[in-house]
Amino acid sequence: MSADIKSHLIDLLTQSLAGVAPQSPASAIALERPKQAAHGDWACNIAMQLAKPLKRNPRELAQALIAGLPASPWLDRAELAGPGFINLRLKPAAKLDAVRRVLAAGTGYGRADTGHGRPFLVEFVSANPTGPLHVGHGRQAALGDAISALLEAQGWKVAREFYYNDAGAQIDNLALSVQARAREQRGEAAGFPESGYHGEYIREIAADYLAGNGDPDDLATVRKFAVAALRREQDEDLRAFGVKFDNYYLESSLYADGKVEATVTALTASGKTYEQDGALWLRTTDYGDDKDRVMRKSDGSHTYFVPDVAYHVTKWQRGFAHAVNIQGSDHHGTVARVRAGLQALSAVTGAGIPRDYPDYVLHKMVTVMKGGEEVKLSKRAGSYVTVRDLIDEVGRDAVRFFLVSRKADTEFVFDIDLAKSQTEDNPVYYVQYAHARICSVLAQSGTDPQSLQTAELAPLALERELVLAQRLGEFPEMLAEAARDFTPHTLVFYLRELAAEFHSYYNAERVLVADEGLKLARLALIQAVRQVLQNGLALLGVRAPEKM
RNA sequence: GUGCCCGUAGCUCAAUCGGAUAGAGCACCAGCCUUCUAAGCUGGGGGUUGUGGGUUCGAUCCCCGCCGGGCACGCCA
Repeated sequence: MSADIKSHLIDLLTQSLAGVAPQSPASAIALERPKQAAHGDWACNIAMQLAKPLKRNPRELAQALIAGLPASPWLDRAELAGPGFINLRLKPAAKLDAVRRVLAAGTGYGRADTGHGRPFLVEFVSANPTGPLHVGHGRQAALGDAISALLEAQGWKVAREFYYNDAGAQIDNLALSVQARAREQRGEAAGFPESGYHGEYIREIAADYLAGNGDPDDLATVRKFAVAALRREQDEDLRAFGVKFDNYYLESSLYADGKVEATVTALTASGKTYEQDGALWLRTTDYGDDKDRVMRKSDGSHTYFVPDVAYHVTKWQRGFAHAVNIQGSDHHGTVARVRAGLQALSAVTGAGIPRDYPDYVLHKMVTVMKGGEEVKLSKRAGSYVTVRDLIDEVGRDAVRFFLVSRKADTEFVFDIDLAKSQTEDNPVYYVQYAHARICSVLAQSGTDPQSLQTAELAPLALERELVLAQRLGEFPEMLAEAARDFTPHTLVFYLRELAAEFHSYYNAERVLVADEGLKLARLALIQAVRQVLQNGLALLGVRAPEKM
């Protein structure tokens, strides 16, 4: 018998189809969970899909498929419905089997090995070291870390990487801004740079620099000091957020290693470049870009596009055949450019980089609301709301949970009042509370959770219990989907659903009843629920408290 | 102007790669604590899925037009 129910049912239908219509075109039999309970536990639309090629009436075909189903210990009955749906109903034992699987696998429940340990690079945040992290970075951090965890749970060897653009003009800007503040603090007249950074943090860095006897006139040292200070600050933001990177890749290192120059050379060799107006261009339009791009400006320096390509080449060269970048959608213009650059290089070097390498998750902007009004400023950063502001106001768990709770490509409204007043309504507490409640019951039962693995589950006969068990069974497939599509919000919705079904059950029934057999069965069930809540929250980087 | 993305309940969002009567939460109304944590539960009202066509057994989903919003269109990053 198949390990899980769904593939077991597909086996049954496949066998039936082979008997009913041996000449039928090979088409995948798909099962789906009907929205309505009246439509059974699983539904199949294969009869409607095959009706046309087989030139048969869909209802008649469905009826024949039902009649041809082999006997099964898990399938209760199959029935014809609507225009040709086959609705399948399971026996209770089939649903309860998920409880046993959860308890047997423990923290490993939901994990799969589709990745087979192959490397997967996830690049996210990648903020310039010019200021504290803003809410957009927060969304990236939450998304990137959750996506990384999901991929790890599918058996990929994930590397979380942060790319620092520490070599461009914006760093010069930073250095000049700090220098100007330092001179001010010394009482010297100092013109503040036109496009400088105005945040309070610039003043703090300048003061620290002076306190260490730094010389404001030594711009190179100011720059080094400022970049180091901001990298340290961003690291602290990330630590407060519970996000840890495996690697920090510095744009400046691409120049130091000669990788930028090597990329220009290779691209020139590809024959896809040309000189015009004193600049060197790459014919990215050959690879689907809107217009050709300048690689080397007429003043001899490179555009940011070149180190970008060089950086992505290193991803491939470092053995990451799979890579995904999490970025704000305001950078979507770079997608075509980077891919075009990689294709041009791949063509000349024979690297064989796929056309759609790397993958991208582009997320929309976050607006922060408070008191019914948009919040745009933070005290320290001046011009934007920082991740730290948010964490300080509503707590790390809530921020992480909220920021991954929506599809990446929708604009996000983060309502601080809602997230805060949330002692009652906060969805993260709702899920955590379910976990804490279960822990409390288990503790009071005095039962060793390990012993529940062998508990007899047959006493579980209530509809609410079967619903819960079935929901537990959906966890692995849901995770596989979320990882494949890079959509952690699917997991968030699942956890809310599971928590809701548990709270409802908890409110309606007592777990610690006199009947010993029933009590053990119910303990096994809620322990399984607890385990799945814990596993799911862990993937989101959210705590699963035992007490609240 | 061109390209990409978005448009679903009063608000914030889902919708199983085209499925059956489009679902949650918040807000609103009415109930539930001598019983394992009320940060909880139960019930109720609420929709022409922006709009007009097309494709088919069937469309929130796919195609075309229009309306509205966001972002990007530099020898900036």
